[in-house]
Amino acid sequence: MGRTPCCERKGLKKGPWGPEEDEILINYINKHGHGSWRSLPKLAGLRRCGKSCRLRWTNYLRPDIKRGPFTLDEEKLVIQLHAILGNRWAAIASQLPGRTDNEIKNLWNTHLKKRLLCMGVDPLTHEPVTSGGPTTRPRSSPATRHMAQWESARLEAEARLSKGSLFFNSPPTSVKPDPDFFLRLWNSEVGESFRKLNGEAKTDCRSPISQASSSTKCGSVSGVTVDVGPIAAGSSTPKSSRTEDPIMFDASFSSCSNESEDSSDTALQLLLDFPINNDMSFLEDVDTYATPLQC
DNA sequence: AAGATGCACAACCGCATTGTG
DNA sequence: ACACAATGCGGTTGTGCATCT
Repeated sequence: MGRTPCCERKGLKKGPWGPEEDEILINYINKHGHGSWRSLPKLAGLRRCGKSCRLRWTNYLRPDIKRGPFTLDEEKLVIQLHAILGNRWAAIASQLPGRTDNEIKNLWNTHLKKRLLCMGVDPLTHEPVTSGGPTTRPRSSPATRHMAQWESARLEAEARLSKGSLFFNSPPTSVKPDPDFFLRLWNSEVGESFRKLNGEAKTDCRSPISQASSSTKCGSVSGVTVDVGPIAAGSSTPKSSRTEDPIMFDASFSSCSNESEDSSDTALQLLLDFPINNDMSFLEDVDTYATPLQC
């Protein structure tokens, strides 16, 4: 089907935004809200396409944007979330108040990816690089090993979810895992405890859920109400309704087959236990890993 | 001092998804 | 159910600045 372009190409300005354009856009949105992005440029008197306006607003002009370098905690969070969510930058960004998907994507591509490579971890798979990789640390360093365990847990959980989706009365064609599953998990009580990298969590890394469910199998998250409402105050952009409804894992989640229980239970255990002692000290070792040249 | 190179970040492009009539 | 518009998202590119040779 012939897809109409998002805007007429003729006469529309491209490239970097000027301060006066920014001002026009800010003033207009402050007065009227963005409404329809497509009609906004015309109404505001900008020679830009709506898409460009939306991008400029969401990535740069929004008042709740946090500018400046990422903190260590933010970087840790990005890495952990990336291990869970992969390149789903918008989902990752929704967990970091004031940060945009674009910003996080850039951070990953320019800093974190290289840093992981330097420590011998494949940034795509979060597994240790086995051969030929630029490794300066022993590959068996705790951080590396844990990364691998973590990724292993992720893959196992994903596989289980694929199986599990068959039990969700899904049509046979939609065996694809719910893409927001891990985000929901992250936003759940499980994720909450998981996020507590510092403070009291250090005394006992295992989450309350983990402790409470240590004797349960596979369905340890059954009945956990997962509130996936935006945690980040800064995520002003309304996400699609897919992630806004509270999810209750019903019993069907725990109805996976017995043979998958062992591995998936291990996976879940790893999920709940990572990161033991918050072992991402490599991030703090800025002097050692700041630049690829030092690998 | 000047050109080459690398890096960081903003912006664009095109596909996917969602909403609506 | 379908077509199409609108929007969201992730990959990629362009640009300006800093550093190197």
